[in-house]
Amino acid sequence: MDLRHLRYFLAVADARSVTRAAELLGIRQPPLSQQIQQLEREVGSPLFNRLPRGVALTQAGLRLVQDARAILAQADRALDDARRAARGARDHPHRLHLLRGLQFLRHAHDP
Amino acid sequence: MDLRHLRYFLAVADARSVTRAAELLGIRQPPLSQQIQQLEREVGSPLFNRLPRGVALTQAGLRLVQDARAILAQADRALDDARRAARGARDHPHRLHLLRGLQFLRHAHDP
DNA sequence: TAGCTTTACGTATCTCGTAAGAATG
DNA sequence: CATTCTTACGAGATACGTAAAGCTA
Repeated sequence: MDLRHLRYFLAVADARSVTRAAELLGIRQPPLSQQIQQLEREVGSPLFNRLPRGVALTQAGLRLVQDARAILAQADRALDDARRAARGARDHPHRLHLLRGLQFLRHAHDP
Repeated sequence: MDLRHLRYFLAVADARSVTRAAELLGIRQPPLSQQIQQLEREVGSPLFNRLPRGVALTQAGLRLVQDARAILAQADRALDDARRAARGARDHPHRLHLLRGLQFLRHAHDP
């Protein structure tokens, strides 16, 4: 499982249709269907029930929707946090920013 | 960014060495180094400082370690939760298990 | 020089697109 | 028979392995 599986899964869950989700994602239905099947194999049971018109979440899928949203949100936040930490480290190396004019004390390995 | 990047990143962070991390992961150093560089490009700044003997986390890397562990743990938990939900749904469909003998009321699309 | 990491490039794996098949109302 | 999902298979993208180069004490 990787983040793409979760993104695709949420798209299908939101659209309640592999076809419409594929359009929104900018890919074709068959590859999307395959990715969903891969995820279902990894979970060990279906995430959707296939209906005559679209798909509907199973109990397992319903549960995964919650976690998938949290994971993707956390992944986005992680990147932001890392970027912020990098800016912070540049602006205030080793929290010595309180001692203006002493930046030459920075470790050589921590720019 | 996908989960593999985070797994590789944590391996390097724990080993404080691309070489040792690659051995533990069962891959070679160059591909691992490339994956780390990809992640650093996506973050927009280095996650490690390259030392004569191994690598050391930057502030950005230090921050990402925390989030990466949380994300991977949450991903594992998500799979377990989904599997548990599937078992629960099989054993107790639609929480009607309290009404023994009424399983024929199940929706046709939710086995 | 020794011990790392990085670059360059070929190979294998995986995702995606296209076309045809299957199922349901 | 129309709509949707699935299967089959070839093409393109991506990760990996090997070999050689760079870097720093």
